[in-house]
Amino acid sequence: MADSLPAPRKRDPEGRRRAILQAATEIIVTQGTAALTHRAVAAAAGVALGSTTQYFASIDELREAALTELADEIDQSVAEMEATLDLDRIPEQLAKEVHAFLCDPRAVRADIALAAHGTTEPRLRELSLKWSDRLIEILSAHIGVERATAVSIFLDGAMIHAGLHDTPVSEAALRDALRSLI
Amino acid sequence: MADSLPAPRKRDPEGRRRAILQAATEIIVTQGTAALTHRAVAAAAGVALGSTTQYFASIDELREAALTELADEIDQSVAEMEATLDLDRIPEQLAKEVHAFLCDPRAVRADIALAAHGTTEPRLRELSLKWSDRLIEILSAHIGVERATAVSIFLDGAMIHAGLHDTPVSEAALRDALRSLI
DNA sequence: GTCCTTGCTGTACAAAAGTACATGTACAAA
DNA sequence: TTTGTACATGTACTTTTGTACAGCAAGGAC
Repeated sequence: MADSLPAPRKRDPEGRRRAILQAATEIIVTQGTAALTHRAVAAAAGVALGSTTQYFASIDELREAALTELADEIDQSVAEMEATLDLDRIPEQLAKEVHAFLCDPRAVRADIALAAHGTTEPRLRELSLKWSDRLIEILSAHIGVERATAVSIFLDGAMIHAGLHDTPVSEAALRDALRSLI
Repeated sequence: MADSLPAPRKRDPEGRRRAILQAATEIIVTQGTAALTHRAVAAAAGVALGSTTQYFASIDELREAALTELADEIDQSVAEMEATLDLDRIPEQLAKEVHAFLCDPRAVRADIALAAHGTTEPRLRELSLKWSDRLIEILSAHIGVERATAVSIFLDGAMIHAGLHDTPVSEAALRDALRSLI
């Protein structure tokens, strides 16, 4: 009768909050937003049910926070790509970076989930547009805004394609298409 | 005390089934699948709650039927496009047809909803791929499978773009991009 | 050590949604 | 007209989910 209640783990508010957020993103990405429930998140994060409501007032808030997190992840990938972008070989470099991105199911599914929510919930549109707007901004200085937009659209399509196929488009095909568009 | 129960309307099983299905597609397209409940469908279709369960054994079955319906609608648009396709002016014609398609929010949102479900539920992938596979099949006879695939990917991207912006890409931009890719 | 604040837990209650079903009605066949 | 079947309706029950909350534990202040 030592433990009437299971011993709570170490205190770590920030880490716990992130664990919950991380679990929520994982559920959204693997099972879709419909499966995002407090209980599912708690189980995935390995925390008590109450903890999920403690850090996020409502399920909508949690969902939005998770989508924001996913958008930030993608945006950061694009930002890192910007740093290493060789302006003399944009199509080749872009093809390489994007292909690597497409091979990451989490990233691809996150992007599609964001698009789906952006269409039905206008308030979340900015999240979905974050990385593509950034990409267009980066590229338009070098290839003009029209071509940059075309590239961005093509890459969005490549996301969809990757999400619906077992293997994404090849890097070579990506390169050819980007060369054509630029 | 004539009507202990409100008079049921005329009998019309097929029409009623279609009304329910139509209401379900409308909800999916405008509010997302999360909002698809028996009660919401019944209200939108103007039928009693019980009717929704009578024609579709479970909510999952209804959801799947609605997604299938949406996929068929899109696929039919592509099929019609095929009939009027002028092989000498593929980019121009395609740009025109696609632009018209992109101006239809229902179609665009349906496509995105299908993609979202296709990524998380493998069983529904074929629905999402229906129209793009058909398009690739049509085009590859004339421009080769690689370019046809590139075009299909670009158009998928144009869907996402349209879903996240108030106005889709211009027909001119569409035409330029398609000319480049073909 | 004692206290005390904050974090963490499980449980309990309320709301929402899925589903079953008894009842009543229209339509057609007899 | 009568009657039987298939259809339509609303209600009731069950399950799932959201949310509130009372109590316990941990780690620092003193």
